[in-house]
Amino acid sequence: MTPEKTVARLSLYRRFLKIAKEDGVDNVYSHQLAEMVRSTPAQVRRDLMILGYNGSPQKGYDVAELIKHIDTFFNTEKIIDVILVGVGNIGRALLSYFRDGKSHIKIIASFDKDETKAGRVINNSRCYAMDDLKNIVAENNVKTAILSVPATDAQSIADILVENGIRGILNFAPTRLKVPSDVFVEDVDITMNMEKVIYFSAGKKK
Amino acid sequence: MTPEKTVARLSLYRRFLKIAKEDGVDNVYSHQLAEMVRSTPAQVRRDLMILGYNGSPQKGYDVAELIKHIDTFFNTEKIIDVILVGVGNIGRALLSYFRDGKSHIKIIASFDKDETKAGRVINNSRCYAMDDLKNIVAENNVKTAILSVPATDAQSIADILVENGIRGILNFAPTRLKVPSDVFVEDVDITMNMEKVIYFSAGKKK
DNA sequence: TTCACACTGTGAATTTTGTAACAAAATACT
DNA sequence: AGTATTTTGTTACAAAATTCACAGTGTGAA
Ligand SMILES: NC(=O)c1ccc[n+]([C@@H]2O[C@H](COP(=O)([O-])OP(=O)(O)OC[C@H]3O[C@@H](n4cnc5c(N)ncnc54)[C@H](O)[C@@H]3O)[C@@H](O)[C@H]2O)c1
Ligand SMILES: NC(=O)c1ccc[n+]([C@@H]2O[C@H](COP(=O)([O-])OP(=O)(O)OC[C@H]3O[C@@H](n4cnc5c(N)ncnc54)[C@H](O)[C@@H]3O)[C@@H](O)[C@H]2O)c1
Repeated sequence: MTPEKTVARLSLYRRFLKIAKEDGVDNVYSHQLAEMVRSTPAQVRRDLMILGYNGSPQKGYDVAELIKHIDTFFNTEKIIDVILVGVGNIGRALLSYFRDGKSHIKIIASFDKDETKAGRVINNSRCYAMDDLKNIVAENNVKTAILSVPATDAQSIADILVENGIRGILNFAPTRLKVPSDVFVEDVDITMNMEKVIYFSAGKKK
Repeated sequence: MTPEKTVARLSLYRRFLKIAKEDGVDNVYSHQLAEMVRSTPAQVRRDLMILGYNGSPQKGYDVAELIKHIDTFFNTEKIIDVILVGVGNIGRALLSYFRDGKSHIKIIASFDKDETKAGRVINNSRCYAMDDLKNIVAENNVKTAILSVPATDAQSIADILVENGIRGILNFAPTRLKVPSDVFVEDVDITMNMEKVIYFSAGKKK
């Protein structure tokens, strides 16, 4: 399987390739792409190897073609439907973030235990009661969820998600979820990120 | 210098140690800590080595003592002052997130170019006009910033931050900032995180 | 037609990260 | 006291990720 790091970088490459394409750039060299994402040419070429798409020594990589290959790799020619559970501060921010149609990721429904939220449309996405989760996930064959409930509730909600067929979770709660090995969890841990910044910027230890 | 991964894990260990302490746990073994953070005992012991604090073979690690050593490592016995630029959707969520005094990270001021926000107190943190940034950063000797402005403005604001003595930036904009080598940038790239989830959960490729 | 050039793709070398193994230490039991 | 047990700290080993370095290639200038 492709290493996580490579997958992450491929996602980055594509973002910058799309910007370049908008700007009318037709082809890029590995060193240009490296410059864009603050990496190295060797790293870029190594990563692109796994796409099975070859650039040419003369023209570098065809931007449109490369984007297409990354799309294929991610299997995102089609829109990916996602649900979000926990329409609080961060949940609402995320709804707004993914609202712009630019992305191929679409939050088709959100859920909250707060009955006053359920039924309302928040940031273009209808908020449902937790009881509706089962049906909506099943009907839309949703496989991916964003989890933004308080840490105390994260595990129990994760259990419900898994039970209903969710296979991938983007988790914002500062907890380490326990899930079956065939479910992928990606933690977004902002406190940890912040502490890294503080550590590495203080004194800038070598 | 301590590897990034280790620093990240030390932050995690501390979080769970604090929870354990709250629960009245006095000492932990490496395998218990590993269980909490979903890691391995060997990894835990290896990480803790760099703290220069030794557990005992019989009692494992003293929870309070270990927390203290991690605090020392992070140099966070004292409160760390941080500023935030860009009081939009995600900015407000972050203000709320760090608002609870539990953390040793404190957002002492936020900034926005929007004049209607400047002057108001949002989530316990006063929002200032950009013009005030220079003085507030200098007066409080702030070294760390959270950047949550639109991608189009991120680089120019980063330049201002660096100019005013900021040495570490937690960046939420989907851009790769160009900063001097003695400034540390940590990117929080949610689209990328989401794409990782989608990739690794789809079909669960091996 | 040949040459010089600038770049790719990829094995090999290097560096980084994680895992396993085990001697040494502390306790409890006999 | 001596022995069995448990867990640590550290070293040795393995795996993964990154970087190096260079042969191979199409292009255009001479
Ligand atoms: N706010 C941030 O910037 C931020 C940053 C990083 C991580 N987080 C984490 O994200 C999570 C949410 O943070 P927040 O600031 O949005 O909190 P919040 O309190 O504003 O929102 C939580 C939401 O989840 C809902 N909820 C609670 N229990 C639920 C349950 N069992 N089922 C369904 N919905 C439930 C609540 O009704 C509320 O709407 C927390 O775990 C927090 O630690 C937040
Ligand atoms: N909303 C999310 O959940 C989310 C998630 C990930 C990343 N992001 C990124 O975070 C950034 C902010 O997102 P958002 O959703 O909060 O956007 P937003 O538009 O709600 O907020 C942006 C804020 O920045 C302020 N601002 C704009 N230009 C500025 C400048 N030059 N100087 C000072 N302040 C300025 C605006 O007045 C506004 O208050 C964006 O780069 C976005 O891509 C957002």
